[in-house]
Amino acid sequence: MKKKDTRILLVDDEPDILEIVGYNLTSEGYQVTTAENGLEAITTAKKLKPHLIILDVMMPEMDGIEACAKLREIPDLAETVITFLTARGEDYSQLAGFEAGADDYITKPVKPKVLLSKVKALLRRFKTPSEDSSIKLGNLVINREEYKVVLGKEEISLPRKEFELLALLASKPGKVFNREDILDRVWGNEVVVGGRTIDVHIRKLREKLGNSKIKTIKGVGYKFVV
Amino acid sequence: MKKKDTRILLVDDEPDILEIVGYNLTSEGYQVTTAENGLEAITTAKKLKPHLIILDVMMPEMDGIEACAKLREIPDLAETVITFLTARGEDYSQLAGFEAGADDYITKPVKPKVLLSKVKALLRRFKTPSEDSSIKLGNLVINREEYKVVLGKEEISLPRKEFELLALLASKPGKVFNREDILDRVWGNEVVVGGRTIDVHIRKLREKLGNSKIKTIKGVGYKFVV
DNA sequence: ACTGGTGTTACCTAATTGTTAAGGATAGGT
DNA sequence: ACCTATCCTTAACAATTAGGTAACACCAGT
Repeated sequence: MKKKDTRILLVDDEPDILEIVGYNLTSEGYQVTTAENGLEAITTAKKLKPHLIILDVMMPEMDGIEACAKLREIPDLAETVITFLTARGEDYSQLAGFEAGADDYITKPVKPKVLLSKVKALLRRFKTPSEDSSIKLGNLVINREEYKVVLGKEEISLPRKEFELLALLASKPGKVFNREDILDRVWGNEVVVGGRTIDVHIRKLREKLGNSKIKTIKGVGYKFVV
Repeated sequence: MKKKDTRILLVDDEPDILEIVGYNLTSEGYQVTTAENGLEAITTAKKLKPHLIILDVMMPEMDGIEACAKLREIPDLAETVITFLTARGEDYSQLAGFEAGADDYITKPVKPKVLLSKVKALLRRFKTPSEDSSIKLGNLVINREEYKVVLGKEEISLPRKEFELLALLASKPGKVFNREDILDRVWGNEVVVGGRTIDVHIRKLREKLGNSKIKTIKGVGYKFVV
């Protein structure tokens, strides 16, 4: 999942913390929503269905532990990762936290680097482990997890861009992808490359897969055919 | 054996830990006895003859390592499973622990779910005479319990990091692990090491295993191949 | 034949990975 | 407490490869 599609709910009663942590996460590209106490956190979480909730332990209204327990009872949030913010020294709040269903904790004061790497790690660790990542199309098998392509009985190893390009086209056989789409999704929407770049990669793919697999629709784009 | 007939001795100097871990185990149906230091643990163990001993590493009077060594000398406890509680990060306490005769270790902070499943696994594993948790891949056998690797008929001893790295890659042969993942899972997600560190370890592994086992996917990561 | 879009080729550069050696850190033994 | 062997990490440099570009050829429709 891309960062910009990752929703994080940040809960703390200190505006300062909200701002600084929120800033860090936002500037990394995450979608950050904030709440100032446990109650607010719960109502917001129900609507937002965040992927990650960062929860301060010490809060008025409803503390983090209690909020966590309640959050864990919401079916929609079963997949959500919850982590606490605890001041160093509140040692055993950690234990109580895990008891309440938290997945990790972060100690204050928060160092941006640690925070970000922890957030990244959490999101990755708890990401759904079982995505069947292989696509089968006729005599062609594309396996993203192993980063390999099998054509008939032959195993073909593709460089990164070629692999991504093929994976994109093959993700919806028959559909025509225009150049803009392709650039967005393989190169990323900030990269600017010359006009012939896609063609070159298409050519390399055809060279390796045989040139019946990818068809050009002039003036429109390319499509994968079976 | 039924749970209610399974005796667990829990040793830690922190009453909080005793209480929370004890609570978890008790409510699962185990018979839990507690002790607050190594000396007490030994005298209690002699009488109780527990099936499992959970031992904190850091304790006054007699630390976990020492206590473990002494416990191992008691004939009546030959069948007893001993596991350590260690804070994450006390890296080598693990090794020292195994040296002293421990069967496993659990890292603090303890998540109830992890604890229970680990306890269950330990009791199961050691009841039936040592079914090992080793991975076999072609002519390569990786045995985490004994921390050793056998290639063909030759036994190879790998240092810690190399072993962990190999174990990770081999845990899902074919799957490509990117550098970030590897760093997270072998080095821990807060450790920062230079950019060439992984390569160097990969190189050492290739040197020892032959360089057909580990394949580089440039721009993506490494994978183990059979 | 002209034109706009696409195919092809060879080459260049930047990014990534491989290699080696050296120094600090650690564990284990004496 | 000291010594030694081993392990981990780093730094500097080499090797490799992917990705991009430019220049030009091609091809269909007008």
